[in-house]
Amino acid sequence: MIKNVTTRRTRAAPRRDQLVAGALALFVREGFHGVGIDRILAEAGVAKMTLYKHFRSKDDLIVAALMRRDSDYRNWLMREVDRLADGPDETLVAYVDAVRNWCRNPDFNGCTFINAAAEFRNPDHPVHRAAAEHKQAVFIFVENLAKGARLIKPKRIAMQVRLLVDGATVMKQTTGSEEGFAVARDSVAQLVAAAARS
Amino acid sequence: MIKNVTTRRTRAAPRRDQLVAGALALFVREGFHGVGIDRILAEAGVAKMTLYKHFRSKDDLIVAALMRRDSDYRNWLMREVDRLADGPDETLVAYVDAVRNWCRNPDFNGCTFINAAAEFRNPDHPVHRAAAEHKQAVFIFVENLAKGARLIKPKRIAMQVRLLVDGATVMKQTTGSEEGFAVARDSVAQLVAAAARS
DNA sequence: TCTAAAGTAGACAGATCGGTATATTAAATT
DNA sequence: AATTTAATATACCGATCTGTCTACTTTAGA
Repeated sequence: MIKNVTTRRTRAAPRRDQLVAGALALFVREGFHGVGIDRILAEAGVAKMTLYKHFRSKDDLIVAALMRRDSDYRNWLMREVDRLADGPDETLVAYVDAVRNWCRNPDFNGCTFINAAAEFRNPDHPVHRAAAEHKQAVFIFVENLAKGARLIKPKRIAMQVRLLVDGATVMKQTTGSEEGFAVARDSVAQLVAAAARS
Repeated sequence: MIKNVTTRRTRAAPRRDQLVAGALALFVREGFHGVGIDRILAEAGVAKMTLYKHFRSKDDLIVAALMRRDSDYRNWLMREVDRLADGPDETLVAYVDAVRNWCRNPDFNGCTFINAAAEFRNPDHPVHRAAAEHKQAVFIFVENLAKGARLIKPKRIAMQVRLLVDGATVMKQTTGSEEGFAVARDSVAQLVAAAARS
């Protein structure tokens, strides 16, 4: 492996990142219970003991993978909304468009966090909690978009938008149809157009 | 075990029903991969060979359990909407209310079919397909409610209602919050009130 | 009452699961 | 160059997984 000054890190552990990245890719594709530790190790090209030196258990690794997913996704989302919207009035529709494009990816496998909550149903389980925290963070992001557009009742608008988008995501995952996103986009545009502004 | 004339059936296989019912209860509670065959057999009080005489594999049993769930749920839903709505104009709101009450059940564990699609991500898998068929059937049910209310663009209204309800269901499952249902209910009521009629 | 079907119990197979122990090698620090 | 740290390969553990096989018992119908 070529040592590169720009990618060298002083305090971080590169193997750990490898592990999390490889695990995340597999979890997204095939689920959390559906992929075993040995497959993760093969995917990441890392020894088993390295895993258990960085994580206490597979569940810990899953939580780390979800935290990375949350970070990657929300950063991508912020940039994408910024890119697609021409001004603060268009950000909510841009949000729907961003997620719609995201779901059009051929290797889309549903919202990873909805899937995580489905596989780990106990609300007290760390994995389930990580999923809940992600959903909450996305909600706040959307709420801030509504506030940025100076809509009154931004929380309510944000909730409507989130429900429509998650509903469309679930429809896309279960039935494969993208009609949900078309309707969600129109509905959000109407909501924004009809909403009073401060 | 007491033999009861009223529960005796001539052509059906009672053990099979026992099996499906017990398996379904466990699947709903703890997921499909999360519960093994031995636990199902213990729950249903049935021998292992009986299972494999009625089903070729665990996946087959899962599909049978989902079909039963689909039937039970949609029958319950029809009766409940009928019970809650005073007329055809109120059926869509009654639908939201019915699902809201359903989700308030303390042992609510998310939509079983969303969970199934999450655990079996391959769209060609029989379990995933069963989930897709259920979602489609529910959509048609809601679409017929919209038609019964003589709303124009019933398909579009039905889609909006379905997105809101599935979104609220997901929010309830992941974060535990019921705010989604409150907003969904209001939104559906507004949609119906604002919609033109034929 | 006799027979054929259905169900039971339990052992067993082969695979995979998450996780641990050990002994060796590579890499980084001083 | 010496030492300490990190990562490696590999064998292994007990548990659990789905599914099969056999031998015995119950049940139902003619």
